Amino acid sequence: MEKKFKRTTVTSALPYANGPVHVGHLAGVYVPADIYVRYLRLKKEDVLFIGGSDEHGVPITIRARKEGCTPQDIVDRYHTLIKESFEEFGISFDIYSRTSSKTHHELASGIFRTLYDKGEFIEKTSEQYYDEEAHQFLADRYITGECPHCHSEGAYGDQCEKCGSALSPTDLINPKSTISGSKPVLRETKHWFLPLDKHEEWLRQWILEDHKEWRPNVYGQCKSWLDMGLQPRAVSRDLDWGIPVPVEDAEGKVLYVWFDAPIGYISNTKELLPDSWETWWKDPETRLIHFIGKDNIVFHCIVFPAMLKAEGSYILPDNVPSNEFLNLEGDKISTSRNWAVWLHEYLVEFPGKQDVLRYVLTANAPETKDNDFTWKDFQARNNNELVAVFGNFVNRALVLTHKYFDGKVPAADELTDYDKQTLNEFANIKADIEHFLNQFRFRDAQKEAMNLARIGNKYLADTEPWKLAKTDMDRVATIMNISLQLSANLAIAFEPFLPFSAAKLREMLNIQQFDWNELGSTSLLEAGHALNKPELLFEKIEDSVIEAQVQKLLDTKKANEELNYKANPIRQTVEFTDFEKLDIRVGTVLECQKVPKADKLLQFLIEDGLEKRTIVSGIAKYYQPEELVGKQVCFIANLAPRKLKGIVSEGMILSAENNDGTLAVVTPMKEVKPGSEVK
RNA sequence: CGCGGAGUGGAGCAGUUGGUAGCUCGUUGGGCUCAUAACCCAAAGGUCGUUCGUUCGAGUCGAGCCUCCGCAACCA
Repeated sequence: MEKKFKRTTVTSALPYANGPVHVGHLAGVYVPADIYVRYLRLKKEDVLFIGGSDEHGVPITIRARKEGCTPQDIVDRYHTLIKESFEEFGISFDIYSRTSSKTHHELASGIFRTLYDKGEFIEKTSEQYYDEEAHQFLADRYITGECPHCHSEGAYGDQCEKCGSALSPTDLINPKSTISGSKPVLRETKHWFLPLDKHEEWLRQWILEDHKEWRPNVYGQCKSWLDMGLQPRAVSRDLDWGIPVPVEDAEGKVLYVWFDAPIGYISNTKELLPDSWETWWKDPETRLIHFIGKDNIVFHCIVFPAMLKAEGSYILPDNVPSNEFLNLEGDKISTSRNWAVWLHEYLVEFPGKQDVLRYVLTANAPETKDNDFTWKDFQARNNNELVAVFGNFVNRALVLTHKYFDGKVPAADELTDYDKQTLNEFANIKADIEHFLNQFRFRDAQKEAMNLARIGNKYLADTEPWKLAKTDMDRVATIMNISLQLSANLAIAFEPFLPFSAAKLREMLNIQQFDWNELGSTSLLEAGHALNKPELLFEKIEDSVIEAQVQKLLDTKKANEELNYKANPIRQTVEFTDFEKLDIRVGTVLECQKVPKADKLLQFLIEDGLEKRTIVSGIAKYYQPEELVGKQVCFIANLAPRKLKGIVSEGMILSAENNDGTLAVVTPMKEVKPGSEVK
């Protein structure tokens, strides 16, 4: 039973204003949401697309402290950056606002107060760690100490990463605040909780019975939570950044960011439509859709609906299409590790190529499981699909028309069976695309649109108008007419997916007016209609461009390794007598040559003050043989001889291994007599 | 055994209620030459993670095991 709705409110997860937006955000949320919204608008449905920055929470305050500025400075910086890059990228929000806005503070505060007055919260007092230097309570993750199980240092308040055991902050031995480094003290604090357990019954019915159509990952996760039994969830925090808890005796307490953020959807609607916002949030004939990533499922399917239900006057989401995650070149995207393709950088480095990224992210969208973004795939999809299939077909149709018919749409003559067959193939294109879009299957929908161009290329190859031009211009006219109608259909079909390119194509075809409902029509262009000059719809992306991006990521990876480098722990203590057993000497390199058929080995002849000795060492990747001749090296002189590649090595040359695995030979700072002992 | 999701030809993905395993890219061969060396056709290539089970028949249902991702801090 399909329920009928009059309008749709679409929200997309609020990006956290603690960093820029990257391809993972786009693929997971903003591109699919934007496609969906553009599609609904094309169908002339009433739709509102709400976005905004999430600007509260602990991490922003920490970042501000680190950078020596205010939290407001941080959110101003990232809000502006995110907002501008979304706009340039063509994410068509009706409003993109922020949770630090006055409207939001008032509304979130009001909803909290309403729930408070209705007795929907419970109060609990507990002891939590408090940092007396930083003057704040500490989230679990901001406390480190010694793990009570494996006794390794650096365990976090919630988990020890060494042994994997789950902890609570009070388990830690010698707890330390990661903010100030001081020893935290336990202090009593009161918080408000939303008793989710009280909502379990209706949530169970609403999700598990009434919304079986939700994606398996969404449905499954909800079911799992419900089956485990819901627990009361804190809705306040001890913090000085956020929306003050609007009740008496709540100084120093703010709304928990997860309570306030989703209300941001509503506040931003209110900011846009101060008078009619309630229609979009309270009218049962409004359909509410949340686009989110998989980490957000529980909050949008359980916590937020429970909040709305408790308030009483709001509608609940009809669907929560959630994507899985996008990885980057095989590794998890990470803001803190700078492992990402940042939108604002992409826009600068690939000017005018918004649609290429939109296309790739949709074609490879993580709709059912985690996927991987690679630059090689990005290039291949651009060159082999956008350029070779879509752009090329349009170019062929337009160039041929200009060549044979002076850029005017020729009238179709009688259609052959093959023509009819071709036209039949895309007659259902509208229904197909809509079918997929209605189910939030954007990958399939876009593929369907692409099929139009594939049909076109095949049609031209089969009918060969360039040959017929010598004998039968009437037939050529028909073929070109059909090809151009196909091109016009492409301009409509791709409008939700690739808005920039669709506009460009319409410009080439010289059509200002178009209607989504005409998709599939074979008479979009009238005979005699003048076309504009064809331009390339998409450009090839050269290897060098892709290599530069890959290099950029490799550099990042290297920088990360440097940053994360930590010397290996010191090994077990040994007695001096053990050390004395080693005979370390200085020797002068007399000869040095590569060992044949070995990549890594160099063969040395060393002057050791007694007899010369041969040593083989695996440093060929880092040193040329000639640069070592005459140099002094340290070596272990009494190591048992060993055969390497058939050569007997009498000792071991000492070198230091750098964090990237490169080797540096150890050498005395002043020249000494060969055979000198190292002590 | 915390809870969810996922594991399909070289790569990335589809596979609806169980009935001859599909698509895009890549590879190989052929065709075409209007087109951004692009387009079209054909072929090769898979014991559908693994073991066991239900069934006339399982990628599809059930059970165990292995691996990857996510949630429980931050993060789409």
